[in-house]
Amino acid sequence: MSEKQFRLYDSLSRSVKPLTTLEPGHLRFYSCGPTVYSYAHIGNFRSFITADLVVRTALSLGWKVTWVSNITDVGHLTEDDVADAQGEDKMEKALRSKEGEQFHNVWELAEFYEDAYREDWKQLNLLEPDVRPKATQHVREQILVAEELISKGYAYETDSGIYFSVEKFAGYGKLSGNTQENLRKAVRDVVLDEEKKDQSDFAIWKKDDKHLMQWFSPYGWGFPGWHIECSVMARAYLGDTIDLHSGGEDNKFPHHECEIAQSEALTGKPFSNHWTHTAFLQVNGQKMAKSAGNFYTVRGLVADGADPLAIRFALIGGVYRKPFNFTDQGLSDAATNLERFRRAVEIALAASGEGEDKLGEELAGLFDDALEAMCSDLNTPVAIAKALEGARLITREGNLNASTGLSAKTFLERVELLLGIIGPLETAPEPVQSLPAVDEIRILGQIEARKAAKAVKNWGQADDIRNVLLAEGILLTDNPDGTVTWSRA
RNA sequence: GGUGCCGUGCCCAAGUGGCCUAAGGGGUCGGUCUGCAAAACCGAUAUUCAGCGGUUCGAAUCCGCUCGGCACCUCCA
Repeated sequence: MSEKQFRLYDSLSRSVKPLTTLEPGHLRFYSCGPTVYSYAHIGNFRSFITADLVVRTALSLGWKVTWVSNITDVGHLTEDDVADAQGEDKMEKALRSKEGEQFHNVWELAEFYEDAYREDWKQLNLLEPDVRPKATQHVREQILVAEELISKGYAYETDSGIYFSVEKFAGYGKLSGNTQENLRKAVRDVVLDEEKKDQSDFAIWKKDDKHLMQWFSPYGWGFPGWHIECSVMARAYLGDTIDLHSGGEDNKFPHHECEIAQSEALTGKPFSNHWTHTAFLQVNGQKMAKSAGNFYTVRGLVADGADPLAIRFALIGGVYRKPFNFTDQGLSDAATNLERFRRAVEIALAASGEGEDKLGEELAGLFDDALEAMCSDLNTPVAIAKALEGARLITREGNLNASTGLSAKTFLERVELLLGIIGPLETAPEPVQSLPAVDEIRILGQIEARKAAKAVKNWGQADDIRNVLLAEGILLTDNPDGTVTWSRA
């Protein structure tokens, strides 16, 4: 089973190819994280979950993984921009928003949204990266790289900053498919900078002594350019050449294109051997945007009663490489399926008694199919289908003996490691939510009253009791063995 | 204007040359169980893959055109 090949689409070669590692069995992986100027939305999380699924698949194959996922806590913002009501700067908007009023400065704002991001990350059951570096912790290295790129002739200084000279790097455009010629022809209102040798050149360092976040460099006060942080942090933790780099499709150009240029110009070695990009998410058939009122965040959906795991489940209902439509219907479909896994977990944990293992072989086969699907360019829908088939086998069997139960538990644990849609097995049956307290004594009393009514075949009264409790959110269930249990509806 | 992606049943969504007389989920309909429900389980639900041409012994899968949707095209992830 460990002989499987992990095939993954590579944006650079534009083909599905085996994910290879420089060191056998050890994946060194860098995934682009968010800029913490606001709450990450579920579209952001779709690409983070792709990274998480790559790691889960690798771990399921028995690989060792070193996963680095950055947090960008440097924004492009100047005091002038803040004062300008027409400004487009995201940090500025965040500071001026209702939520932004609580912050004294951008540092606090960045810290706040970083915490929120980590919480959402946990809620959606993503694994923890081995390292979560922050851009502001690596400014010194970024300055050193800028100096080295200048000395190697790839970068030059102007009055406004340090720029990377695109024409010096022959491979510029190999990821995005943009030729330098096309980039120049692009009919777009670009801010013209007469000092740049070529309008396609991009900033490594910006000189700005008014910036809300600034550092001192050989070029005076300023802040690092947009792309340099990832090049620097990937190299710091993973070496000159990494196995895989991922991000959202919007990262492909210019961000990743520029990373490649900087890193490869610096080291003379390939930056990443494999690139993967997650397609955009739509919400209820529309582009997600704050102006459209469909800007979904994890915490927003949870506040509306969504189960975080159901959000995750819904987000991986389509393959990562195709645009995906997140719908309210899809979310409730996912919640329904989630319940099926939770029932299977309850059954597996309740197993006891003598007997032969009835399901072990079949479940092992299904898990193998699910892993195979994930190894085929992260085919989550097929993997989920196989996992659901296994859950059905378990629930169909009903009462499991101890050895069958062990097989069931093993299956569910492996599915959880691979897909993360079940949650920790011990706590899975009870979704964590703050619900109003209930008067359990009263409910038990009503159950007894209904039992008495049923005993004299007063079905009307029995149904009334059940309906009244249901209206309060309490669901009564008549079990096959005659007992009655209640749960949250 | 350039570059790339997509269009599969009522809804979501796999499959990308023959095992497709198209997975899986939701929904709907029928059944088992139940006093009736709920849950679970069983069964049914696309001769067809946006449209039109073409290539091929064979196409949802390749090519062309048309229609529709999406993303990126610079210093703002």
